[in-house]
Amino acid sequence: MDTALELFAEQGFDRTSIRQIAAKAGISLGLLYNYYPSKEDLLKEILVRGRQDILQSFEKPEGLSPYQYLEHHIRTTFRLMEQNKNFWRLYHSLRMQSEVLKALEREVQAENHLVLQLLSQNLAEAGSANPTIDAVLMFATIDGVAQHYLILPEYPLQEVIESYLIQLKNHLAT
Amino acid sequence: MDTALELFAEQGFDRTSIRQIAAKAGISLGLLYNYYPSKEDLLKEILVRGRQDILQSFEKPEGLSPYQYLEHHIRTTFRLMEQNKNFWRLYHSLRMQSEVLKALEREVQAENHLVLQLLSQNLAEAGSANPTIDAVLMFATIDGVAQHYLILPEYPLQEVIESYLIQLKNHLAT
Amino acid sequence: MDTALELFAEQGFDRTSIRQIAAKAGISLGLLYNYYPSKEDLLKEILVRGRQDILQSFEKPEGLSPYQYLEHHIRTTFRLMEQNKNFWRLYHSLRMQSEVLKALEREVQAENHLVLQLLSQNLAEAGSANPTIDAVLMFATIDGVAQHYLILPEYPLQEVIESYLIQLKNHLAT
Amino acid sequence: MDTALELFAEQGFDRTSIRQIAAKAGISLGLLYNYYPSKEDLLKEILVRGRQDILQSFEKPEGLSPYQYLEHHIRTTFRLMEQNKNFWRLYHSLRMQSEVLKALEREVQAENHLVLQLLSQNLAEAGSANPTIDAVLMFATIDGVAQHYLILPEYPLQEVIESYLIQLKNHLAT
DNA sequence: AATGAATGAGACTTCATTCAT
DNA sequence: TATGAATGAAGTCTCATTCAT
Repeated sequence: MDTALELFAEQGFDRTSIRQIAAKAGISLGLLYNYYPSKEDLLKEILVRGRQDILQSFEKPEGLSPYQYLEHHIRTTFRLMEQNKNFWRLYHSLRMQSEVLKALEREVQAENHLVLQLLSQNLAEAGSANPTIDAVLMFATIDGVAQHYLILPEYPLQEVIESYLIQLKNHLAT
Repeated sequence: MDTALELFAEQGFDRTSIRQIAAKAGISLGLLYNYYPSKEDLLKEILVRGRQDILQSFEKPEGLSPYQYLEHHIRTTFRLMEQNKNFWRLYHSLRMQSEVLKALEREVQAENHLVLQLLSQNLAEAGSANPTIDAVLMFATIDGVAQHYLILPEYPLQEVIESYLIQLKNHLAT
Repeated sequence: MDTALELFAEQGFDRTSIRQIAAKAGISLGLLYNYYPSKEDLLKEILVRGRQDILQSFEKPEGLSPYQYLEHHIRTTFRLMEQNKNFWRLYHSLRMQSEVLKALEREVQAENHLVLQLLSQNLAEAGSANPTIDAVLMFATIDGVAQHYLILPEYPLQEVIESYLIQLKNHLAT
Repeated sequence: MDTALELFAEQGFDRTSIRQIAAKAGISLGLLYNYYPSKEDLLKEILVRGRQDILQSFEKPEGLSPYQYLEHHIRTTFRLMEQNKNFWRLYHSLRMQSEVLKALEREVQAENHLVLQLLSQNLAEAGSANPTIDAVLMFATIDGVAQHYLILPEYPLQEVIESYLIQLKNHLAT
């Protein structure tokens, strides 16, 4: 499964053959099929497992101000992503092709909705004049930074995060 | 070529067969090969053609202040994207799979570099304290919004843009 | 037609496309088909034309002794072959594949029969103890030398011919 | 592999489809590709295997006179050829098309060189006045007889061989 | 007489999947 | 649990041939 994730992330789902996965994992084709009934199922399990991280980024430690919670969410998101880069690479590569991801469409939508709600609520509490749109924008910013970080070598992730947090704080203070 | 773009954007490059393209375009399989020597060449031509738009978003009308130029760039970028949604969907879907896009790697890198330069220079002139990182962040934000716009139905693009421009103006004013 | 012969000889009949022939001949595909109804027909006409040479090698000048006639035949055969190497290369490349040559099978057999008759008769007159088998052997020798000459660069054709004629004379003198 | 040889020999390499081979061999198309990575590889393996026989024809039993060794070589050559007619048919059909055989070009050249050396050396020892050219001629004769034998039905191979050996002995005695 | 765009059958090859062992 | 030989559908691409102009 880890091997599969690695190959899917590097080469893309369609360009990776089951045979390649089995070979790299050091097991036989047949054994792979004992574990996963099909290539799509394998993908699905990878996706399901990978997305469990997301829930973690929602956890709210006690005693945080709205802004602090937003900061916490952002930092957590990127920390988890750093630990699982290949998964996120795969996820982003599948995102545009509705068909492959369709199996998880509902979950993805639910999670997106949850993220937006979380963001907008905290933005509202933190004083945003237009929390809904601000949340949408914030989500997009996080996503955009994430994607650039995953694609580009030597991306100055930490600095970008810090810079963004400063902007955010200023924005909310206005 | 338009048909191919449409199908590639919807289903992904690998999941779209040459036969499908020919059928949808209403021509025969063989004729397609009269125009494009291979499937990869077809993709390449689509990409080359599509990316020509980018240059437009760099044009600088006379007499704009730095901030106005940034605003102009952002608005132009999204306007062009709205006119060519399928291309950008395709582009983003290929982005994570280095191999397919490798043919254009150099051009892409050059363009990215140019965008960053353009942004950072204008940010500097507009008063940003940290124009390099601000540019990286801005680029990511634009990209993130673009991607959400391309994926999600009924995305409030205009409102997000306006909101972002306001934030930007505030940030620069600080 | 000359272009086709050249390409067929170099690359083989099956590995040469009609398009290639038309391109190299500087005419259009359609025009080629105005002249020859199909690729096989083109081949057939090439073969028919090329084999007309053979008849020349049968001509018997007046006043030659049997040995002299054999010598004349051999020299004529190789002289004609030198003038038409590509044809003979093509011919030999098709020889093993019964299907392609089937159209001319009858003519080929007739000619072979004629050659053998000519050789055996003159060998008999020249004193051969076993003219039939000697003719078969002689035919094979001529063919073998021809083929090596056509394949190998810098083949010492003249010396081989002279050497063979000496052997032949000795053989008949025994 | 035997099936492929048979079909290649009968119809030619280019006119034989992989599907046909698989069907005749009673296996599936895919399985063929488990054994041989491509059609050309299949051909190559056939050629390599087939040409191993040649080495046998070089073996020199003890205590043979130069003439006897030549006789032995000729008889061995034809005996091996009778056991492997299809291979030799295939080989001769490919001979004129340099491209296909290019993979083995070096080996073929080396073998030809070896044969010529062997022949000329023994011819010299057996008293030939011009062993180099005699060897070239002898090689061509063997090849010519071989080819006629492979092409023509009911070829009187044994008688031709005997007749040739007699001529050879006479020639050397002169 | 001349063109070349158009066609579609068929070639080689890959690959997810099955199943006897 | 583990193997990998076996299958055949489907993919990309080539090519002889046709036909409107």
